Parts: sequence; C-alpha cells; structure tokens
Amino acid sequence: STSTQTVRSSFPLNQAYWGNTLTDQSADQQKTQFGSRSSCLTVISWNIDGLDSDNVFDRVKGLLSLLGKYRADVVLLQELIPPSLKILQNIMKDYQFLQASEEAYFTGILLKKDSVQFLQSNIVKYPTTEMGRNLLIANVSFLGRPLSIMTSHLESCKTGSQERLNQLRRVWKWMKEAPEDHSVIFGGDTNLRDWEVKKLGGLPDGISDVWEMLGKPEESRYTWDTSINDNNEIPNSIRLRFDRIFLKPAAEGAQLRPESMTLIGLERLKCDYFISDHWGILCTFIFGTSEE
Amino acid sequence: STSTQTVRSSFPLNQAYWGNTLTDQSADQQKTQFGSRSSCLTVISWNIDGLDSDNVFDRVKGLLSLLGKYRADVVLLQELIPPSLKILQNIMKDYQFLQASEEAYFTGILLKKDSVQFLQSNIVKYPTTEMGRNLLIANVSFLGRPLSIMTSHLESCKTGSQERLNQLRRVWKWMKEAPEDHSVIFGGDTNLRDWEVKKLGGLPDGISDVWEMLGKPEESRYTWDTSINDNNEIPNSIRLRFDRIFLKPAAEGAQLRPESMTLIGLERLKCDYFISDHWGILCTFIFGTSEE
DNA sequence: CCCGGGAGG
DNA sequence: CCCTCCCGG
Repeated sequence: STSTQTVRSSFPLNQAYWGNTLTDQSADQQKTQFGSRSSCLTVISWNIDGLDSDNVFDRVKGLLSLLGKYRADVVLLQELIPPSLKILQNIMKDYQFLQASEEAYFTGILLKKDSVQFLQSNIVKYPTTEMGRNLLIANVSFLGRPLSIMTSHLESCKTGSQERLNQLRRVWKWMKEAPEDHSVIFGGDTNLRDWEVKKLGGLPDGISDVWEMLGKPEESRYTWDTSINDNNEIPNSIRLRFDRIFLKPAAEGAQLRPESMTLIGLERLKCDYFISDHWGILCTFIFGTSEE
Repeated sequence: STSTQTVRSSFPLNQAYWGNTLTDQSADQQKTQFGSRSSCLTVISWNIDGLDSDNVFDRVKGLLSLLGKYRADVVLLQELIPPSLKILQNIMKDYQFLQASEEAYFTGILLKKDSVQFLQSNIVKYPTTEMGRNLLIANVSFLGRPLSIMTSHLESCKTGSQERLNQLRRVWKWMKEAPEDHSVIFGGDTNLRDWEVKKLGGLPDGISDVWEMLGKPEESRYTWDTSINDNNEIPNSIRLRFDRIFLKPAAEGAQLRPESMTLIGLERLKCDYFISDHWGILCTFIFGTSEE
C-alpha cells in the first residue's frame, strides 16, 4: 500500500518493513519464513549498548532492521536511552512499550500487540545497586495462557560481582514467587560469569537456563565476544556468556519449552560498527506436553 | 674491653651492643632483664621491608638495635636484601646465618650460636610462585631437644590468594611431615587473611596458631597496621594479621608451648620512618609438661 | 603492600 | 565493558 511505502521511504533501510499498516498477510508470510507457528513464542533479548554514543543512528537503524525481520512476540532490551527509545516507538507502532525508567539508560519490554496481551507491569528495585539497575516485569497473556516476562541489566563489571549476585537472587526470587499457573521467562544482560552461578549453588530448583536446556550449543554460547566484536576496541579476545534466558514453566497444563536459540546482530554495519557490543539472543519457545 | 668499644663506636647506636666479645655476664644480665630463663626459647619473626629503599641504613640500624636488645635465640627475617644482610652479618657475629636465596630479596634464619646448635637446613621450592618465594627450614638442637625452624614469605597481595594458599598447604605439609620427636616452629609473613584460612578448613590437626593459643590478645593481633605505620603512605586505616607463628609440638617428652607474644618495631625512628611497614613478632616459648 | 579509579592495550 | 599497569589516596 502507499502508506507502507511511505513508512519504508521515510526510514530508508533495505530490510526495514514496519508500521501498523503492514497487512496481516505479509506479517504471516514473514512469520512463516522464520519457521514460526502460531503456537510458537519468539523472544529477543539484547543489550543494545546505549552507553556507546558512536554511530547511534546507524546502530538503531540496524536494530530496527533486525527487529523488523524477526518480529518477535516479546523484545527485551537493555541499555535503552531516550533518543533511541523514541525512534523505536515511532516506528514500531505494532508493539506496546514498557520501560523501567525515563532517565539515563534503562531496560524495556516490547510486546507485539497482535499476539501478546498486556495485563500489568511491575518495576522491582535493587536496593543496593550503584548503577541504577532494576527488574522490569510484565504479566501478559499469550494464546490465552498467562506469562510473566522479566528483564534486567544486572550490575556490570567483574567488580560488581557481589551486587550482581544479590540482584540475581532477587530475580530468581521473583521468578519463583510468580503464580504457579504462569510460565516465567527472564531474559537480560546478566553480566554473569559461570563461576558466579556456581558460587550460588547453581540454578534454583524449577528454574532453568534456556541455553543449557538446548544442550549448550557452542554457536550461541558467547553473547559478548571481543574476538569478533570490536565496538569497544578491546585488543584481547574475551568471550563471555553475559546474556541469558531463564525459564520457569507453569506448574500445570501445556509446558513452555525452548525450541531454538540463535545469536543476532553478528553482521557489521556499513559504518563498520556492530549494532551493539553484545550479540542479541533470538529464542523460540513452544507450548507442548512432555509426551510430544 | 677495647674491642667491644670499637664495635660499638663503629656502629653508633645508642642502644646497640653487639659482637662476640660481649661478656657472658652482660649477656646474661640482658636476658634476665627481659624475663628469659635458660629453658626459654625466644623467637623473632619480622618482615623488614627490604623492598622499601627509603632510609635503608637508618632502618637497619634500628633493626640491629632491637635484635641486640632482645638477643632472641632464633630470628626469622623476610625481605632481607644483600646489603642489609651484609650489615647484619658484620655486626651479629654471635649468630649463624642461613639464607633462602642470594638475589633480590629473600628470607633468612639467624641462630644464636651459644644456645642453638645448627644441624641442617633445607630450601623448599614453591613451584608456581610468581614472586620467587620459598620455604627455608633449619633443623637445630636447643637444650638438647630437636627443633625444626621454618620461615617463609608467602605470596603477597590480595590477588595472590590462590598461590598463597598453595604455599600455605605446602608449609603445613612440611610441618606435619617433620619427625615426630621434633618441635616445629614456623614463623613468617604469611600475608594471610582470616577468610583464607577458613577456606582451607582451618588449621590442620596438630598445628596451632601461636597467637590463638595465647588467647588472641588484641594488642598483638595486627602486624601490618596502616592506622599507625605510615611507611607506605597509605591514607586508609587497614589492619591485618599478616605475620603468624605456627607450632607443632613434639609427640613425646616436654612440650614446647608459647608463653608470650609481643609486637616490636612500634617506635618511630629519628628519620620519622618505622623500621618496617610490618611490626616484628617477639615470641617466647617454654618447655614444659601439660601438668605445669 | 591496602583500595579505588583512570588510561592504555 | 575485558585486562593490566600505574598512580593517588
């Protein structure tokens, strides 16, 4: 349609296709292209490095391109900043935006309106954070089933270990205390080192690490990888699994289980930067029984 | 005698009195003054901060003054450097010197010849030290009883924790494997934090921390204390019990037990420095039965 | 030989 | 947002 063309030309990206004027037909085709079915839940989690002010516009364009390509039901973003948020909101009219703050940088939950029904949200404070971090929660309905969606950007840097683990315990506590009939998905930049999780005695009963559930695929292990990503100009090759997705399935009924996990944002932009210093995680879930 | 005067005047310290020409009478008076008896073993352990090149001569003079004041049977030094060692050797003719290395800085054991009979020595390597540290052992006879005397300067700094604990395990192993009829005394700069000992499950059976045996006296707790000692110009007040003495009594016969522990080197020199950034430990032991 | 922060790789 | 080194406190 003309209006669709207008949206495209006002935002000149080769792969960009956005707007609430997009026909249902083309949206469905899009979903089919990436193997989704209507019972499949697609989640993206991504620290988009709002603290890096270089090439911000190019990087947001690249982000929009990929978000448009995958059209995830739920997008969990960390290090959103007001200008980038504004751009996303202006383009992604078919998503509902929740944000954990208005200032500096913060997390956000984007819910695809046509598949995810927003019910309520909650912002949980981390009382001792020195970096303004918190936990953002959205309770939603997806295919008639209740979901709790959570995201956070846990305290950064090796030196933040103690505080980060306090925050992680709080995340797990909120996951555990979610209603039993809710499937709970946490996705975010945890800044975790494996030894830190070990230090807490591993994951609590009932909560799983989605990457581990999928058999620890090497190709989607490291979400922060300076051997490839040089946005930060770090000469050493360091690879860490900072970004993680945790799942607590509902106690009864069809169980949500992970189907795939892929890293996104691996392509270099024309400006030679990557969209972020983190790769994004694209994760699909499906409702099923243990029998199938 | 004239030669004694010569020694004194060639090393102009108010409190210095040294030389193998010192009369037995004055030596005994000296010992009596500090409460020693012939069955009492006096041990000094001290990291004399050879890595600090400021006021070296003044500091060595101060050290000599105190070593002369106490005339310990055994002196365990860490951070000896060749020039300081040479001065000590030239003055302290009544001591036998053992050193763990010839280069850089190293530990030494000084044995008072008229009370301690040297039998043999051993230098144990720490295979993974990054700071050239090792364990120096002397087997001696004191009052006809066999003693194992050990000293070491365990890996420094908070970051050296892992290596330091490896070294500590090795020290304890050598203490445990000393002959059963030997009393074993380790004294040195362990650089230990209390949580590190806890991490190893505490002291092994049969080995005790002398400061703990004496009831953890607060006044001899912290051997490194920047609230008083400003040699390192550290503005924060940090107090740590880096320097420790471990004891493994002989399996049979009269048991060596600690009698007192005092910190030394607490006075400021004329140059306004302390002798070292560490206090020294002055410790007395006595042979006795558990009945007395 | 404490700790933290800042620069450079 | 990695690490190491250096400096100042």
